[in-house]
Amino acid sequence: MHKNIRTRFAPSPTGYLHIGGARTALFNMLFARHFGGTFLLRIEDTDRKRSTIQAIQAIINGLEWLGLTPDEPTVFQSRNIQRHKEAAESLIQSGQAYFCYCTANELEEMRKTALARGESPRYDGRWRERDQSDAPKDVKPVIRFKSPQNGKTDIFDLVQGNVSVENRELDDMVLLRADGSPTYMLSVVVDDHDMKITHAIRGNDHLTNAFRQTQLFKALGWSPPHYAHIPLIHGPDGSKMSKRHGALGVEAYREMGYLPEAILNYLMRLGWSHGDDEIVSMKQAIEWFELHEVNKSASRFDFDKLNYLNAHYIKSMPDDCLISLIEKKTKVNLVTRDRLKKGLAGLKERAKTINEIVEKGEVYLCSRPIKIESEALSSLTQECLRKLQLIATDFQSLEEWSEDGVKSVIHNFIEHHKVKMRDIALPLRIALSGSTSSPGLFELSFALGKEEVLGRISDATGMSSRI
RNA sequence: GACCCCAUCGUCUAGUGGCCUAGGACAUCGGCCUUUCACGCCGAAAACACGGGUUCGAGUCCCGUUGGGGUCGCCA
Repeated sequence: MHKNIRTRFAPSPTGYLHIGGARTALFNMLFARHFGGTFLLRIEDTDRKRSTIQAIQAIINGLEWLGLTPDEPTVFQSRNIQRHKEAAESLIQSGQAYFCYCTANELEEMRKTALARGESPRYDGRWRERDQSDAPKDVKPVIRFKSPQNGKTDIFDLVQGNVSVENRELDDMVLLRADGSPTYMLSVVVDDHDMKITHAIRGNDHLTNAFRQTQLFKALGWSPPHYAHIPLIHGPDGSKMSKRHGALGVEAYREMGYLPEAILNYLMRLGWSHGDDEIVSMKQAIEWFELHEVNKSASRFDFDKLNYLNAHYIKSMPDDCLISLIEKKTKVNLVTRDRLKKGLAGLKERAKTINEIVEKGEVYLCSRPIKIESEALSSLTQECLRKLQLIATDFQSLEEWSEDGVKSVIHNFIEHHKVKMRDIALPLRIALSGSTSSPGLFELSFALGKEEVLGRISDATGMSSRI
């Protein structure tokens, strides 16, 4: 079972790569890599009307961003349609499929009556044994699978365990539409077989599909892959994930300033764990991942934990990488880049997202005169301004501009003028950052540089005295 | 509604019959650190859905109840 493992992520390109899909892809990759197998991507685009190239691109980009790139060229299901049709034909030949001439109205009625009788809405099999000569001329038939009526179908799911259903519960599904195109149910089976997929790892919403697919595999004389239905991700309130809950495309997470490492780490811990380990790299995950250790129950999406992980990976990211990410989100020039670099250590400590770094890093990136928050401005008393002017002259005479140098200037100031740290820290912070909350004063001053510090102090004293 | 699946702190989870007076993490609350905001450190509160069995012994096995989810398309 561990030889030549082949897994696939098989999304339909009707929208972005959402967070649940990303996790499915992750688990497929983790499992394949763990056994030195192959991870594939198959775009399920048999429904041409709903598939878009934008969606295909979004899925491929999303996977690439997360580092979940397939090991072989992407398979487009629509290119295998001929094969799917042949499979349907062969089932007709072997008497395991038949033409059905029901109209949409007839089907609608069948569902209603079944529902009324307290049964599942389903096709009643009326064309199963009916003679072809009865076929109405004006109706194009679909091909339906003649599914077994007796016995039951078992699947041994690697995550969910042994699951079985009575065959009579399953109606005859459509294999080929009236227009001759194959349905998902047929395509998946044929492609999984042709691609030599050994393990179908997908969302739990496919669990009941596995029964029908297993029947189809058998009818075609093939053996089904091992199935693993991983639990779904729900919204924070336990209901189905909505956009509000984080059911966004992965590119939305990138825009919000999340790191792929954080998302991957967060996603892998949803339903899977390795003892008490919380911070897990892809390398470790590949080494440790086992399908039978995946939980059966759905989990809820939690932004707090994602934020925590993201903050962790931001802290451990090299400065150069961080700066280039910041540069993608905001304008940085030669001068501000230098300031940013000097102040980055303090910024990293605080931020939960890249966007937060950009926001907080604005103190280094903005140019004079800086904007001062009104609340901060109102705490700048005349006394504050006087102190600012005084300390400006002290800064002026500081020759070697270093963090320690700035520190000693401030400490000396406190001693000479017999004031508390707060008394000078607050006005200085406001003058330099325009806010009552900023990075540490010493590093802020140092990173800004002497000229900028003196400039901002002078701006503040000038501006305030005019009010 | 029918069928299928699931059920440990608010959340993610550890736990595979005795090591569990249930462990870790996020969030919450308190303290320390501190020039602000954070970070960090220390501490607290917080769970085996319920009811029956099986067993010397059950969070762990079985059954039922309740609750939640999924599926029931000529969508995937």
